Amino acid sequence: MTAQRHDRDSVTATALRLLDRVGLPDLSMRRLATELEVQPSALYWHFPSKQVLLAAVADRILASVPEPTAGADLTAVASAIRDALLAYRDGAEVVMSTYAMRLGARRAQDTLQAVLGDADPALADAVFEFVLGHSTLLQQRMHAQSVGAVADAEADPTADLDRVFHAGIRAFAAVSADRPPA
Amino acid sequence: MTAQRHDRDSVTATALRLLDRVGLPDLSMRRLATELEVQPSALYWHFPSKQVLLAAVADRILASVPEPTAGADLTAVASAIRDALLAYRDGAEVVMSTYAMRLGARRAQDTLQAVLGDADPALADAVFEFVLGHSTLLQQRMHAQSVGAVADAEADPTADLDRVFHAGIRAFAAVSADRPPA
DNA sequence: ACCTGAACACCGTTCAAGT
DNA sequence: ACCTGAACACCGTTCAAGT
Repeated sequence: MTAQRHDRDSVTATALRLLDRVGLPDLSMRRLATELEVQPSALYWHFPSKQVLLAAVADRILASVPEPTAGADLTAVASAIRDALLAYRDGAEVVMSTYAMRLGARRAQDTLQAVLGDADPALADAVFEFVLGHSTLLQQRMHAQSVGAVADAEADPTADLDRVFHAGIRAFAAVSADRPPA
Repeated sequence: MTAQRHDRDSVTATALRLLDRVGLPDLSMRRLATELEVQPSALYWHFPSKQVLLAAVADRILASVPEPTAGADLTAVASAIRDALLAYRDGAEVVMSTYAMRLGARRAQDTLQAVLGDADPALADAVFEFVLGHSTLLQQRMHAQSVGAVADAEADPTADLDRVFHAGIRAFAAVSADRPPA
């Protein structure tokens, strides 16, 4: 009768679903607790703080990024990372805010490193930072637009944003291609 | 006797100083009000919401970015933007969070556009997104490190981060250089 | 092992009313 | 024009205690 018990994984999964439904500003410990039919304090048995909980959520968001393999190309990997970030509402911001204690982010960066071969390791980090910045900004704009608080009234900014993404990736791809042949 | 009156500009200036002192998580309307020796509700005469106040702060942060001029080079402009973002604690995150209703960000992007000449306009946006993402991540890590919650214990990550920044800028510079000659 | 109950020290925002 | 006072509906986190 007294609502089922939870563990780290189930709490994280529920948090991710709630994030996608209500967005990061409304993802509070109290609301998550309500969702789990539990008192807010119960969450602190599973996680020491909200920030650590969010880090676990960030890991899940990046879980769909493929393992490091030498076969793929930069555009594919960068797109996979972007898709993972955009798959959940405010996903990029969550990953960004917990990036310092990166767990899942490490894997994404390793995959980028692998695809860049023997290019400067700093380049893989730069690509990741670009994708993360781009995705965060994109979701920021999506949210502002839904609230109706945008300065310029572009009809469909999505197409432009896709061009920006590919312009960035093309730049990184071009530089990385310089090395192997040389 | 009853503490001097304020206007939009003085409130914004105080908010920026407070941001630099205590960081974004502790920059509350109530704390800012205390700083101004005023009731919290007084702030809402000057700004309709905290978000709009932060947008004004973001504008100030980017104010030091030079006006669009054809003479400069990409590295200089990108560095100026990064320096502006890093000049105040959590500056990059503030700019990022109010980017959707960009006012100050527009100028920074125009300056990038100018320096990139006739290159694809999407490239200027890509550079801006890279610099913003990079700077946010850098400040994030600085904060996490000061709290002592970092996964890896690098001695001095600053040098590495500078290499990442320049690796990114080099990629964009290389691609932009392709166009004019062709 | 996992949760409740109650408390502590906070938030952003609104609105009538004051000067 | 600019601010006070009081309220509303929230926050994250701690900690003793329960089962």
